[in-house]
Amino acid sequence: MHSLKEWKFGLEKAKKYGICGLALQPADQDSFRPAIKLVCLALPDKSVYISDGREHGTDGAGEMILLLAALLEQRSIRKVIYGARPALSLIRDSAGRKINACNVFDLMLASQICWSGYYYLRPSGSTCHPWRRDVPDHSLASLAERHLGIILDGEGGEGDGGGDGGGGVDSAEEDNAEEDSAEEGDRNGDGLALKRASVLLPLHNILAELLARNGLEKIADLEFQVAASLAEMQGSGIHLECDQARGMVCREEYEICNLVSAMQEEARRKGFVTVSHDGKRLCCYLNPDRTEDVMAFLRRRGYPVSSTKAEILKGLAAAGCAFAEALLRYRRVCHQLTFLCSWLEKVSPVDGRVHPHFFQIQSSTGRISSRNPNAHQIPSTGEDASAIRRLFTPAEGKKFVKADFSTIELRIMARLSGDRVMLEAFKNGVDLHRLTASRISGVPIEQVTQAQRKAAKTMNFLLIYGGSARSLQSRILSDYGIFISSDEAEQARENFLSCYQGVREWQERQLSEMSFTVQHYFHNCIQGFFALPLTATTTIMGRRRIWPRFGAGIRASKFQMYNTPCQGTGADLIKLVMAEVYDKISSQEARIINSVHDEILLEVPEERAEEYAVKLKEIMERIGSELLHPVPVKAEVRIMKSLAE
DNA sequence: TACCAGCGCGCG
DNA sequence: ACCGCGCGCTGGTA
Repeated sequence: MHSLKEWKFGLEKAKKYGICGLALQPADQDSFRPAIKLVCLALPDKSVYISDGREHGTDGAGEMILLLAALLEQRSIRKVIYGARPALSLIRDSAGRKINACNVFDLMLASQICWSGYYYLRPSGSTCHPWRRDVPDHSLASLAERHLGIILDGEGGEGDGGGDGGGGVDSAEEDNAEEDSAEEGDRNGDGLALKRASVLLPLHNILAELLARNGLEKIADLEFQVAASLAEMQGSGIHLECDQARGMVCREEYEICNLVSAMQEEARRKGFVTVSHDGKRLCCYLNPDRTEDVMAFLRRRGYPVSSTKAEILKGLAAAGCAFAEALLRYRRVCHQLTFLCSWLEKVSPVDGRVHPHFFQIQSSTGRISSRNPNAHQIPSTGEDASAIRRLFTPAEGKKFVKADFSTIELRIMARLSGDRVMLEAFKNGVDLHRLTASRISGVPIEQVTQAQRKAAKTMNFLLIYGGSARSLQSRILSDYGIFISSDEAEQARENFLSCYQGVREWQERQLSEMSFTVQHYFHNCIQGFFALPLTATTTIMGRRRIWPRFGAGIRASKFQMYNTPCQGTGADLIKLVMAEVYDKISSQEARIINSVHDEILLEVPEERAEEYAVKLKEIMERIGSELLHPVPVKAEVRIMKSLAE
């Protein structure tokens, strides 16, 4: 353990070198106030300074925190961290102010970027699916072992609390999960912390080189910046009207009971009995959650169904089947109930808000994902969606500012393919759904009906996924209840592609990319740097998704080749916006609350909502139009009193 | 008991 | 032969 004075000396050296490794260990979570138990500073001369994060200087409280905050904000020193997001949250919470971190290099993110989309196939016992997918592990222990040949934890010490501790649960993205272990002997804990800190800089050299060789530096810099806004989102949380939510839960439980007994009563009346697959166990109730039961009952009623999807049940309900209707209602209400419960049980006792976890590059395309609860699936299109959205409200004296990109994936497609028709349309501000409808049906653009526009919208999105005529048909049926014949669907698809020739050609190019390989660099401690030929896709910003090749097999599907650049560029864009928003408009009072792929939600002081709304819109349209130039990008922004507005 | 696959559903 | 994600339920298996 070093004194504050020695630590300051370490900082001086960091300034001289222009780089340092930084590792934090939080104190027990029990205390309401955040605290840093241990802080390690690693330098290129292999020295490591280790100190207590709660260290106070002679002149007052929390001097160590002030030093850390200043270090993060010092542009001339690169901070190498494993897991920047939890570190940033910790320092921000401890310091009680926004941190404008810069020149941070996150080893975890760097590693994920280099391996994005990659997986191994491992044989599994089952005959049905003989291969299991394994994604590479990005824990610090794995990185150290893979690139340096150093075993960080594992056997080392005497058997403590077993596998639960330091070794096992090093799941890369779980906040601080790995830190909770080394409590026991301070001696032991310090030793591990020291070891972890000492691998940071050697790993940095390798991963920085790997990023450079693969042309991923731009993406990496973006991701490093985004970490701060993700920390903010997670720290801010979302406010939920708990009392009202609980009221809804009660009403829904009651309704579910009624629905279930009604369905079971009907099944009983019709003499339905559940039989287990071996024909032995009998049950007198129909379990509506059991696909097998439902299917058997519907078949007995004379409906030869192949599945119990909502799409099919809707058809039956329309034909007068009360059971199908009840089941549909049951499923919707159940879903809402579990949704509400999952949010209610995660209300934080500290601030009464829900803090969903966000995962920065969990998705192989580069999109953010969310869990516990999933902040990306707050109902929006369903019938009772607004009843639920009303429960999400800003804090006292605040307002929501919500902005989303309009038809962003189509604009990205226009930019990627350079399709002349699409480019012209967007430049002239033409509604592309209308245009598609007019081109397909042959009517002038101003005579397109609302129904035609809707169908065209479905078609446009389907195009992004490379969908077939069959999928177009079922999508239009399930979205709008409109039935079109397969001939009509095929015709529409053909018209569509001949209308946007550039897109067709782009898709053909993407298809040929599948068999064309690029050299992608890897690194391990045995072979050093080495390249392998792989199929890959690239976004406009240069984000790369790679597919492994086993023998001559090409694992990517053509749909993935079409979709990944679109979705990935969308991810690039929203991340650029998040970084800019964090930089330019967020503060302790105005915070990013949520981000759903093409949408940003802020919670801001009521009296300044208008001003923030203008700023947010400006940022989104400016950054979007820059990235997709010459395609202009539009954003729609609104100020809301709840998510239902 | 824990994990895993399949289904069905929500979001984009 | 439709992209990407997470979640709850069911039922089979190590």
